[in-house]
Order: sequence, then C-alpha cells, then structure tokens
Amino acid sequence: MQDHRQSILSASLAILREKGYAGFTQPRVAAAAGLRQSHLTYYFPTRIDLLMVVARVAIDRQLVAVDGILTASSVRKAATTIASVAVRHENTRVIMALAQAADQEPALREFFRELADGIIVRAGKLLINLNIEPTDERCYQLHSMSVGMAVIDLATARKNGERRAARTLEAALTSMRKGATG
Amino acid sequence: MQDHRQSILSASLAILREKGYAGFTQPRVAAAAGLRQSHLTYYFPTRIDLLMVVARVAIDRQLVAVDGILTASSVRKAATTIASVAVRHENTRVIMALAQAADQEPALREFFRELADGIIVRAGKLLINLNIEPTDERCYQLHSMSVGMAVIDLATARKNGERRAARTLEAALTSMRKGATG
DNA sequence: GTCTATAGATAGATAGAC
DNA sequence: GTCTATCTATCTATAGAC
Repeated sequence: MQDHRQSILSASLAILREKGYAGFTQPRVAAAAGLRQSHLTYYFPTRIDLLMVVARVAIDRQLVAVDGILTASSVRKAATTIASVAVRHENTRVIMALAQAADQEPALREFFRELADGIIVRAGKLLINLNIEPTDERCYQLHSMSVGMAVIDLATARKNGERRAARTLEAALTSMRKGATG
Repeated sequence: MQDHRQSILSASLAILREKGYAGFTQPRVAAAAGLRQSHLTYYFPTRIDLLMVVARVAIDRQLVAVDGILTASSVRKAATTIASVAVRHENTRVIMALAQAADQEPALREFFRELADGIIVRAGKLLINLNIEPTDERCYQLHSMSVGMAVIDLATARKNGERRAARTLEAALTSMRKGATG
C-alpha cells in the first residue's frame, strides 16, 4: 500500500514539529502513522533514509511558504509578512531540526544549499518589488535576519516577538531603500 | 572529589560541540569524562539536571565571547569580527543544541532570555562605538543577523561563508550609519 | 511484495555496596 | 559521601513469516 509512505511522511513532519530532531525516532513515527516500527523499516530501511525524504519534502514546503511573501508591495507589508512566518514555531522546529541533522549528515547539506539559494532568489524578487536594488548583501541580510529572528523567537518564546521582528525588518528595509537612492 | 563535576562539564560541552544535542547522552559524557555513567548520575541525578548546569556555563561563555567584539572601532573591523564569531561552528553547535532543548524544556528558556538581553546590551555599546544611534531595532537587527548567519553557515557549510557574512554585516552597518546621519 | 517477531545495542535511573 | 552493579525502557536493524 503506497499510501503508507505518505502517512509516514506526514507523521515524521508532525514529530519533528512537536518533538524536534531528538524526538524523531522510528517507533514514535511508526506509532503516529499507525504502523509497527518494524513495518516502517520496510519502507525506509534506515533512519537516515527516512530523514532524507522528509527533508526533501520540508525544504520544498518551506520554499513554497516563502513564495507567499513575494507579493508584498509595501515595506511595511513585507516586514509584517516575513515576521509572521518567522515566528511560526512549527516551521522553525522542523527546519532547525533538519539543520542540526545536516551538520552531522553531510548528505542533507545539499538540501540546505538549495533552500538557501532559493531564498536568496526570492529575496531578490521581493526587493525589486519594493524598488530596492537587490544586491547579494541585501538578500543575504534579509535571509539571515529572518532565520535569526525565527531561532531567537523559538528559544526565548517572548510575547512581543512578532511585533519586534516586524519593526526591525521594516527599519532594515527602509534603511536599504535610503541607501539605494542616496 | 569536586573535580569530577568540572570534568563532566567540560566533557558535556565537548560532546555538544562535536555531536550536537542528539549526541548528548549520559554514557557518552561519562565516557569522555573518564567515569561510569552510573557515577555521573551521582553528581547529576537526571539528564536535565546536567543540561541546566551546562547551559548556564555555555551562556556565560557566549556572553564573554561577545564582549570580545565590543572593542571594534570601525565598521569594517566590527563586521569582520562578528563574522568570524558567527562562523565558528563549535559555538553554534552548542548554542543551537541548547536552543532546541530550550524549546522542549521551559526551564532553559530563562537562560536564553538572559543571553538575548545581554547581546542586545552589547550590540548597543558596539553601535555607540561606531557612532550609530543604538535603537532597539538596530540592536536586534545585528543580533538576528548574527544568529541567522551562524545557523545558515552551519547548515550549508560553504567556503565563502565568513567573507559573505562580513560583507553583509558591513553593508548593514554602513546603511545604519547613513540612516543615523541622514 | 507486505508485514512482523525478535535480536542486539544503547539510553536513563535506582538501589545498594563501599 | 563516593561509587557501581543492575534493572527497565527505548532505539535501530534484520531475519524470516505470510
């Protein structure tokens, strides 16, 4: 039943979301998918096999999520939209878990290079929409700020995280715009 | 022998550095410290007990490391110094490992709030040194960029990471300075 | 081809020896 | 107070049943 593969993937993402990489175990995933652990290994012989496929799916989804930001046409709108994505802890947990895995599993790094490149391209498009010249420095600035805010917000779990992120992004984008024209 | 506590802490940090949070197990730490696992639990009854003390040490050290950046008096020097710290993967691994743990263990979050606040204060001092008005947005921008760069560099493991980070930080700081005077 | 019982390794914690 | 043997739970992987 090919359907099982799908439910294993869904369950894996749910586990990563809720428990992080440390909680990503075959028994847990199998239970969440309604299978026995020994059955799961039929579809994904090793833990890494599963992790690779899960990472593939997660990275693709993350790029799709970033696509949703591109339409913003004002600096303020862009800032608030990026901020709202950055403080979505479910996303952050999955990506962070995979990032740590990538540090140990070189095979995963390729996915993260792909994700990073994809985000840079999209950041460039956003900047063009905002009438800001898309230098690599500016694109990388947006990317690193978003990632940093997501991580900081996850670790500190503060109430005003989203507003603060939005304000800071808006200030940075405004500053870029001035730099571009002056 | 109080000395054992110290070697357990050193061993713990070494494990987090090399293996991340997933590799942080009592048997591994004990072996690295030259003790039996069952002896380790005498000093630190549960895994979380040990983690809390390790986090305390790691956060303090991180703040000390950040203190070393404050002396920079030019934008370029500040950018290159921050970049060199950001791409030090040993640091990043430890802090990231603890950040993920903090997401699961609320008791750890207080440490991260302390770290985040400490970094904001230090970022403010640095900005003053650079003749840039230290708004909260600018401080948080520096903080989030540094964190993001560290994480991205860890996950992608690219060669030009440090140079790119330095260039981007320099551009951001320069942009802030223009914003401050114009 | 699909699924499971079971082995083999490793984790964390405790009761108790010295 | 210091240290260890040992128990229980949990993990990954494989050999083999259907």
